[in-house]
Amino acid sequence: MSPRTLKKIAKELKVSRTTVARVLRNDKYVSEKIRTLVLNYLKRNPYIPNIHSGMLFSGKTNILGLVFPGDALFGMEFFTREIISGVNRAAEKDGYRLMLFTQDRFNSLECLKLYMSRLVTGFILLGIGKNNFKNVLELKRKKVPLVLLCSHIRSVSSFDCDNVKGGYLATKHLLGSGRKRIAFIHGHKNWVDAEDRFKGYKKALKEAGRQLIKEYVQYNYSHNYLDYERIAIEKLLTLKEPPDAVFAANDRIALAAMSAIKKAGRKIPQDIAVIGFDNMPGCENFFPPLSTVAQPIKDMAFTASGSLIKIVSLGKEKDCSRFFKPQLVIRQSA
Amino acid sequence: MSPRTLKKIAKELKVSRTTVARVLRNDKYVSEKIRTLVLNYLKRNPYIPNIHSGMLFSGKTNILGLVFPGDALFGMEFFTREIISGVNRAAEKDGYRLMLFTQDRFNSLECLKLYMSRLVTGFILLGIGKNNFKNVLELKRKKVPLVLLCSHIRSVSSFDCDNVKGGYLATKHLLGSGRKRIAFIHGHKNWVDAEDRFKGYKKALKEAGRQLIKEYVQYNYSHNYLDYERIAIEKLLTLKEPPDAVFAANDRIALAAMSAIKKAGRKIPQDIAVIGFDNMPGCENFFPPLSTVAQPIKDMAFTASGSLIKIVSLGKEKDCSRFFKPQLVIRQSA
DNA sequence: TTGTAAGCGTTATCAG
DNA sequence: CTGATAACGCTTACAA
Repeated sequence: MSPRTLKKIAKELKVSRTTVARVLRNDKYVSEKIRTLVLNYLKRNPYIPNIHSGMLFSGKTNILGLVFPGDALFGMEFFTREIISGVNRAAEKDGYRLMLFTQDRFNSLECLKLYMSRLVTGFILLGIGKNNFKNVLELKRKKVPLVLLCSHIRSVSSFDCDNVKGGYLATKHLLGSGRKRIAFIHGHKNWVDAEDRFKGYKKALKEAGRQLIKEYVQYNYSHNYLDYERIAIEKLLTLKEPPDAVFAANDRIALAAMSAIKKAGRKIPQDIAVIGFDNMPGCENFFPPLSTVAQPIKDMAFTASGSLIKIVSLGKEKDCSRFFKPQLVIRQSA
Repeated sequence: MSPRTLKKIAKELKVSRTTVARVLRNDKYVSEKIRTLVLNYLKRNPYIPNIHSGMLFSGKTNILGLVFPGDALFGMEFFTREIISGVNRAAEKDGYRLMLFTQDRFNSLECLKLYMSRLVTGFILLGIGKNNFKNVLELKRKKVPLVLLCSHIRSVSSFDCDNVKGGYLATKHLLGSGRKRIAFIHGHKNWVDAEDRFKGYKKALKEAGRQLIKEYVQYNYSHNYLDYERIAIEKLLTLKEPPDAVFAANDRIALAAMSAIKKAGRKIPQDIAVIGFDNMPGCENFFPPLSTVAQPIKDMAFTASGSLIKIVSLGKEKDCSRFFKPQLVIRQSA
């Protein structure tokens, strides 16, 4: 199918391209005769405008960039599909398109170029880690429209779960069911959300008059979940006084921890309770079914994209950050 | 930052835009004096060409479309991230960009429009179900460049796992460990890959001189994994002679099945062995660790995209389908 | 060695 | 009502 242009159509119909354009636009200054002539032609030969022409003329683009830094979404990769779905729903609603970028490490220069070349009108940055905050701020300083999803920086429009609250709820639940020695297993060191969950953990502990015990907080910076299992959890299990509950920074870590705990012959939740974070698909079928904290990821993605669209269409950015309510999902592991 | 154009630069430097363009292109017909003048200017004021202008001029685009129909990837949503990663690697290698489309149901007209509007140069169609084969064929008839990933249609370039072989291997393993009554739990009815896995199951059974027992094959067309668990597996467990092994069409189903089996008080693998398909992230930590069939999904995605790029850059399509070797991963559930 | 001009396919403006 | 014409920013002849 060779592309049909206004010019070609006009020539074939022996009218000017302006006239054809007018019919297309439903402009009223067209005689009925010519209108039906053109309309009939178009019915048989559909016309699809060259999109670059329009974008060149208007200087605008309706393409949103969704950026996945390689190390982003620490342990929540399984949300990718839902994030895409949420973002897409917002984009579709307002006639925007989605472009995808995955970068080994967050590349702000690349984003700037994409923006300057007028390919992309604004970005949704996914799960940006602390190590990249500076770059994001730099990008923002250069007036590139952007929002953060599943991470947050003050002064940048961020859409995240209220992780402090989530961590608080999880820990409080553990406390409420009589657990005395509650451990926390951290995620990746660049991951702010995990830090917030940890803050919530500390808050709940403090509120209950409990001391924070250093050995019960395990940092494990590896991304390999087998390592989490081997190192973080095994350290906990071999303590003189092992914990009777574990709050893992996400469900993937929780799953690995459960596996190690069972392998060590302890019962869940009798000996050690386990609670995760994310409510990952399938976790209702873990053994035992995993108690966890759900975040409304699709809604978060939808809202973040909607805000970006507002920013780019209005041309002015104001901070419209939002933190979403997490929800405790109690099953049987805690 | 207002966009810098060749014209503006030329004006500021009091040369013609052609000259600036020549310096940019490293054309040799430029005097050293002017070259350094322009180069110095560019160093301080980076120039990023308007991409639509180029695409308008060349009539070409370097944008690949990755299409997720809403119901695609039946039960393997967790691969999304890896698929994106594989596709992106291929795209990056040859300077292509990625555009993302998720559709409630596969919309071939939308794809056609995207192609005709010159936004997208070709498509990677993900996990297309049988109900959409006709639409894909139609699109192909209209000369829209496309490849299939995680699905296959004869006469369309398809990149899929050799699911027949995978099903065969899984079943053979079950047979080899002395299982007598092997059940199969199907996935979604539109999902060809599951059908192939079923073919492999039948082949292995036949080869071993076993009869296909109808009650041991459960179809469950729902997408809700709790339903799978409730209906498909419970039917199997309440049979007069329940199976001593279950081959599930994917790991999500296998996980649900394991959960139901344990809830019913049967031991895995002693009473009933379970094997899945996909080697989904985390399944090594299921209880017991899930035996399954791994497919090289990232490699598949990479290859599929590379082929699409070849097709669009060479401008001629020849069928370059490839079926990838699955790999049996034996853990403890079977 | 450098600059001018046409053209890609639109939209918008201004004459007829 | 209808049709030229310019402009968006680039590339590529072609002319100087």
